[in-house]
Amino acid sequence: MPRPAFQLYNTMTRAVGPIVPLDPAGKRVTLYVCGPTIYDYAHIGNFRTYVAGDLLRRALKHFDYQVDHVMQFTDVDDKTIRGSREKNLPLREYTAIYREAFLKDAKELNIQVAERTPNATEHIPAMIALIQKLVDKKAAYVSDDGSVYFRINAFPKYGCLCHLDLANLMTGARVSQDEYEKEGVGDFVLWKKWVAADGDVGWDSPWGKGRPGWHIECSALSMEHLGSQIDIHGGGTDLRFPHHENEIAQSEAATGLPFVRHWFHVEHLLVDGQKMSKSLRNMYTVRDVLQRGYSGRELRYALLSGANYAKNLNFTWQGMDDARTALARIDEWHKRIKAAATGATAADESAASLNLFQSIDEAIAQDLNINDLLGTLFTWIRTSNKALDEGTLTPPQALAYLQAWDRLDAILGLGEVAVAIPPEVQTLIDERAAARQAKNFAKSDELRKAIEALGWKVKDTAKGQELSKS
RNA sequence: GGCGGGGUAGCCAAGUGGUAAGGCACGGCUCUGCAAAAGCCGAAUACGUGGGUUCGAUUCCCGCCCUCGCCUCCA
Repeated sequence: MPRPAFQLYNTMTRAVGPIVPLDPAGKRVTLYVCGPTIYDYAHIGNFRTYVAGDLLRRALKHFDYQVDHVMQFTDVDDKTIRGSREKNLPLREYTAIYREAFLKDAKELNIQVAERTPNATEHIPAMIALIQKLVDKKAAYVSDDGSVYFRINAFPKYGCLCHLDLANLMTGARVSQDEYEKEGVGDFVLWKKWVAADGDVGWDSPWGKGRPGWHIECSALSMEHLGSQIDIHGGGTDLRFPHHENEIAQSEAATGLPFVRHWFHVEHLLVDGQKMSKSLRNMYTVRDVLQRGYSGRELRYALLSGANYAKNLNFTWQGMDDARTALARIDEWHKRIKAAATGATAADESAASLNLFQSIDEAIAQDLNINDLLGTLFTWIRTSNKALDEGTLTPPQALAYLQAWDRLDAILGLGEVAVAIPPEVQTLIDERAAARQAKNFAKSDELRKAIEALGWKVKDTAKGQELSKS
């Protein structure tokens, strides 16, 4: 039976459609996801986007694509400059702190880091070259203040991604009143002229000392690393406008080629039904979540399963508890099925024909339908647990489930992380085993308490004691 | 004003032109020195609303209500 084609919603066309790679061999897929501005710790809303991007990346690999994935770090902008000045650190040192923090948090969430994660400031010459090209083509102009702007009138398709009718924009909404140096209100900055507040941050350019605008970064980095055209470009939904719209304009005005084939946007995370904001005190970082005693994989599960990537996801602590319980159920099953598969040399074909693999393919091929996938998983769990209870599951059948799980988890990224048992806990466990052997239950209970005090939970099963981190 | 996303049991959430996955919570049972956990089973009179099309609509069409976004800082 042929595998289904991987289909993904495309914001540009507003339809779910297959990924058709530019690669003539149809193997390599180029993926660019707009990365964070590293001026502070990223919050869980940011990470929802990156977890979704990771899901996409893993799904592509599941369908045997060779993924070439780039994510930039924005390490120069108003906020990074302000932060570094406040902390009295050179910009590079200041942003390095948050770059590392991001990577650490991403690891906590089992996010596969992109093949390349350039910092924007490592590619200033590419940005200058791109801007020069736009100036040469009269798609950009130098304003009276010495900054360079993109002229959106030079790009008739402007608004195509967001389906905006420029004549219909809400008048006066958030258009700054004082930007009279621009020809049109929609024109956006490509190169920002140095000002005193920038301190020692600045690069020489044909238009004098300054720094790149935000939008040009992604175009320049995408083109430099992946070529003039790419397959998939993604990010948070808020980037659709103006960021991605501007990327299209400046990229296509420069190259004359369609910039991106498939646009992938991730909806926002809400907390307790509300937008995250500092004033509501509901803005959590990954660290905050870990500090509350949850694990990265519990957060990953909550971010993946809370809603399809294209819908708002409401983060709650109740949701984290639900995630914890559901994950524990998966873990229990995994242990059981693994034990049951011991000794099997080959998976049972008839068990495999329960369409285990096919149901994985079908769910994920349909616009990353993660909840359908989880529904399938929990149905396997119930079915195989029942067979285990009844003693009717053979080792080769168990192996079939185990193999299906491995394949599934390559997408979910939820595999249990083995935790080393500290020696002092191991000592108590050994003592307890002896006490239990001697039917000294008073001592056994005492030792259980001692183990709990060290942060571990012990439970008694038919096969002896089982430890888990509490 | 323009454009778009939602409204499915107590909570979260898939999905389909033929009366609806899954998770959490809940109840029963099994297991168990106790505890905890786990497993199995179960219940739920769940598709915002008014029309229309249809043999049949939660699903398609029209209207309405509610809700959340975006419309030049933002994942």
